[in-house]
Amino acid sequence: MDADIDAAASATPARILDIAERLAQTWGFNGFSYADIASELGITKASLHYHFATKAILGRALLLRYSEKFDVALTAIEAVRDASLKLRRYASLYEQVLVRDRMCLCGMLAAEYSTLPVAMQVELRRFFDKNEAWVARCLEDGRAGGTLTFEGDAVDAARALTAGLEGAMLLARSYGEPTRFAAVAKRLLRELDLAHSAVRTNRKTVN
Amino acid sequence: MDADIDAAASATPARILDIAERLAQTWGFNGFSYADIASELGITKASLHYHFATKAILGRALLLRYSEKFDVALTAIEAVRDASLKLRRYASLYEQVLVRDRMCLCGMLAAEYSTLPVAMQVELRRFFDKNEAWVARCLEDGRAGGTLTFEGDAVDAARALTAGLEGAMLLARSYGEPTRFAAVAKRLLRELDLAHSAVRTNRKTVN
DNA sequence: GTCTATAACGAGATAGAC
DNA sequence: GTCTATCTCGTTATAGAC
Repeated sequence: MDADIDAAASATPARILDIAERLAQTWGFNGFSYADIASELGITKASLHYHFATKAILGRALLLRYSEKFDVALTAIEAVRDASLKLRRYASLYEQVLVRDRMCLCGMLAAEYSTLPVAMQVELRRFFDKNEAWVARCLEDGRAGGTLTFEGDAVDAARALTAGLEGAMLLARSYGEPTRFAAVAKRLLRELDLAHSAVRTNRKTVN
Repeated sequence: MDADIDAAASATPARILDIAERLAQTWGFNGFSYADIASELGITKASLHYHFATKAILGRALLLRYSEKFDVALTAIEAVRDASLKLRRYASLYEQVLVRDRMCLCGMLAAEYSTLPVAMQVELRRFFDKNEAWVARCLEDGRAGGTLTFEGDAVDAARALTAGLEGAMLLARSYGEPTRFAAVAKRLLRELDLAHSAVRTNRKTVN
C-alpha cells in the first residue's frame, strides 16, 4: 500500500520524536542531547540535524505532536456522557504517563519554561489554554447536568484541578510512587462530585 | 563585634548560595553554571570551586540551607493560633516566591529529579517529608479545633494541598501571572475551611 | 582565598562526500 | 537520507602561582 510505504519512508522523524519525547519527559528538554537520540536510534547526530535542523525546531515539533495526541485523547473521552466519569478518564491520562516513569511533557516544560526557545513557550501556553478550556467545559456541563458541584468560575476550578494533577505528578515521581498521584487525584475529583458532596452534606446536618 | 567579622569573613559562601539559589529557582539546577555565578559575583570559577568543590556539593548545600530557612518560616507561622489562618500564611510563603519571578526551589528540583545527584535526591525527599508532616499536623489540629474540615487521612489532604500549590506555581509562572496562583490557592484553602463549608452546606439544604 | 591557565569533555551545529 | 570530519563554544574541574 502506498500509505504504508509513505509511512515507512517517513518513519525516521517519528522515531526521533518518540525517543526525544521520552527523554524530555524523563530528563527534561535540557536534559537530553542529539547524541542521546542518535545513539539510541543508531544514526549519527548529523542525520538528526537533517530532519530537525536545530533543537528548538525539534522541541517545537515535539510539543505540536504531543498537543495533537492529547487532542485525540480528549476527543475520545468526549464520547463519555457522565461528566464525573469524564474527569476520572481525564485524570487517568496523567496516571498512564506516570506509571511509565514519565512526567507530563508539558508539566516538565513548564518547569523549564524560562530556558525554552520562545517558539516553545508560545506553544506550551497554547497547550495549557486548550487543556484548561476543555476541563472548564467539562465542569460546566457537569454542573448544568447535575452531576458535578463547584463554586465560582469553571475556568478557575479547571485551573485548580490541572494544577493539582500536575503537582501531584511532580511529587509522586520524586518518590517513584504512582499511588501518591492516585490518592491526590481521587481526592480532587471527589470534591467535584455532587453525589459525594451530598453525602457529606447529609452527614453534616445529622451532626 | 567578632560575630560581624566572622560573618564578613565567611560571607562569600553565603553570597554564592544566594546567587545559585536565585538561578536555580529561575533556570533550574541544570540551567546555570559556575560561570554564571562567577561573573555575577565578580570572582573566578576557580574560586567558586574552592568554596564548593563540585556542583553536587553546591546543590546539596543549597537544599540544606533552603530547608533550614523554610523551617524558620514554618516555626514563625506556628505562633498563629487559627489553623485556617496558618494555612493562608503557609500558602503566602509560596506566593512570595512567585512574585519574585521564581519557582519554589524544591518544585523546580522535583522536575529535574531524575537528573540530580543522589545526595540531592535524598535531601529533596527529606524536605517534602518535613513539609508534608507540618501541613498534616496543621490540618489535624484544625479539624480537632473545629476550624478546618476535610475527609480521610490528614497526610493525604496535606499532599493534595502541597501538590496543588506546587502545580499552580508551575503554571502561573509560565504565564507570568501570579494571580493565577492566588486564585487556585484561595480555592484550595476555601475547601478546607469549615466556616465556608458550613455556608455551602446550608445553601444546599435550602435548595 | 583568589588568581591564571588549562585540561577533558560534551553540547549544538555545519560542510561536504556518498 | 546518512555518513565522516570538524568547528566552536560552554561545561565541570584541577594545578599551581600569588
